Amino acid sequence: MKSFYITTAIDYVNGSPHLGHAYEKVLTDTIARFRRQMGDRVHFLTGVDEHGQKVQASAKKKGIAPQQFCDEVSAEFRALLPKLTITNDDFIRTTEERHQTVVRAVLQQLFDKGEIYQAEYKGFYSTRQEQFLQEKDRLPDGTWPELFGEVTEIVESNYFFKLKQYQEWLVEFLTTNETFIFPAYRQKQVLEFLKEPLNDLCISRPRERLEWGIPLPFDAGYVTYVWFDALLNYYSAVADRPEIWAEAHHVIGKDILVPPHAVYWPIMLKAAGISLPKGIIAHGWWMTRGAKMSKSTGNALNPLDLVTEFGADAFRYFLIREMNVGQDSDFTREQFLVRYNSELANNLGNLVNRTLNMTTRFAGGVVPAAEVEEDLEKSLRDLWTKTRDEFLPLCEGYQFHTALERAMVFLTETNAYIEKRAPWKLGKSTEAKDAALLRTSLATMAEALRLAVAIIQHVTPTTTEKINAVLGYTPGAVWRDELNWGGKLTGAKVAGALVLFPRPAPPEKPAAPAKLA
RNA sequence: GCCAGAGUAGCUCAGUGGUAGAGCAGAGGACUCAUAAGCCUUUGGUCGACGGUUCAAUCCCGUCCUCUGGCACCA
Repeated sequence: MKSFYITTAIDYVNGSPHLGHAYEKVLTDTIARFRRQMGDRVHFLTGVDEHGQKVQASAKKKGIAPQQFCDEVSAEFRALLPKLTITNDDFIRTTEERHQTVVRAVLQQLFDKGEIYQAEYKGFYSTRQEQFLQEKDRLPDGTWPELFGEVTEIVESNYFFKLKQYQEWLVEFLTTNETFIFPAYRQKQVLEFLKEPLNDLCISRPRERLEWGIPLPFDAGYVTYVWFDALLNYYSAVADRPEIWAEAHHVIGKDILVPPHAVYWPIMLKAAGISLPKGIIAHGWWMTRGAKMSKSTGNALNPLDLVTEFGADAFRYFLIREMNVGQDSDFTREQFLVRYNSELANNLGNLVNRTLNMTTRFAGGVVPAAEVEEDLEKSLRDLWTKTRDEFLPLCEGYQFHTALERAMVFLTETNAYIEKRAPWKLGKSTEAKDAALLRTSLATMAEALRLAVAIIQHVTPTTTEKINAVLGYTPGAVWRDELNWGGKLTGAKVAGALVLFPRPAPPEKPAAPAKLA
């Protein structure tokens, strides 16, 4: 059995979970579930980044210890996972000993090999903001903005990682591994970026300025600065299981692709003699009318409320159906409702209900065997074969939105098949031939439904489970064997009516506008 | 500024060297198993602008306009 290791980026605990976090979890979970179904032995890691200046400052502001602050916020992130039916196998926190041990070991090893050196940095420092400033921070007249307070030029000693000397190697690597980064145009951007010379990477902060971090193993006067701490989580979580690490894939937001994941990370691993991940998937952002969604921009809509209102599956379905992985998409309640109503409620939900009703009414609630195959049955069956054959490669290429669209086409055609067969008319006939057609039509619609929900299972796991339950069906252990058209439901006792995706109450009509004076 | 990508029906997008398609939304109809759902039919577009190549361009080339993304080292 092939291993497949997949990670999300770790979330920084200086803030609460929002749609971006939720999307990344759902996307990664969709991939993880799909790979499991395909027979891989999946290991799925997510977690939180708990060190750094901002966490230290936030804790101080609340008057609590940094660890306590991390415990509280991490719990929030952790609580998000079951709400979204995320099937992670592990959850890592960068404050955990298992992580710190690996970070120290890697740093020590690189230090011993001469990959890390100490040097001085001279720059303009803001004591109020506790950070060095850049030339671009200056106002046009050369002074510093008020928020930085007093700015002085100081010299500070730090440790640096020899990033620059691996630049050529990285270019060579990316040139020969064209599918390392998905989507492909992101990989081109990285190569563009690498046309400019790299500088070495500062990896430390003096203890006086930053306490809350992993002390450098070779100099207790410093702590590890962000990247050598955060990025290593992917490795530290499975450091003792090389067969898992060998199949690593990282799902990240496009904002942390260049330079951290596409440049620092491969070079860090190369220098440490650790094998590289198999791939990096950089997804886009959810926008609201063209603006990035985040709390700071004050978008009032909280998309996570939709999980409470419509359930995790509907939310997951929308995210995966609407977003072309890598690109940005708009998120609006209106758009969500369009997908929910037309695809989940009307197309799928209603098909479930009418199938259950007709089976109950015309066959005593037991799915009959198909007895004949005429053109109508054959073309639906052919469409299924085509749908399935296209679906799997689409998912393997992360084209989940298109894959779901194909599933919808199949459901639409199943609804059309029912209209053409019109079992309610066959039920009134006394002809033996019509009775056979009736049984065939009931068997056909049930089988089509079973197949359709099997194929979208990685996106809507709970819905698939519920529909299998009302169909009186227990799927076999091997998912791919479930995708063959056959009489698997023959004899199954179905449940009565079930409304899976109730139509939401129509929005309140806004009161007639007051007459303008 | 430089480098990518995109501009196609109201909306979201697909597509091809021979004068354009889907889904949703809109309109009409027949039906009734069903969540006022489903099915059938149907109204919408000088395919960003201007040139060029070609018998022929939305699709190839050039220029321009607009939009999006990337352009590090933030110690």
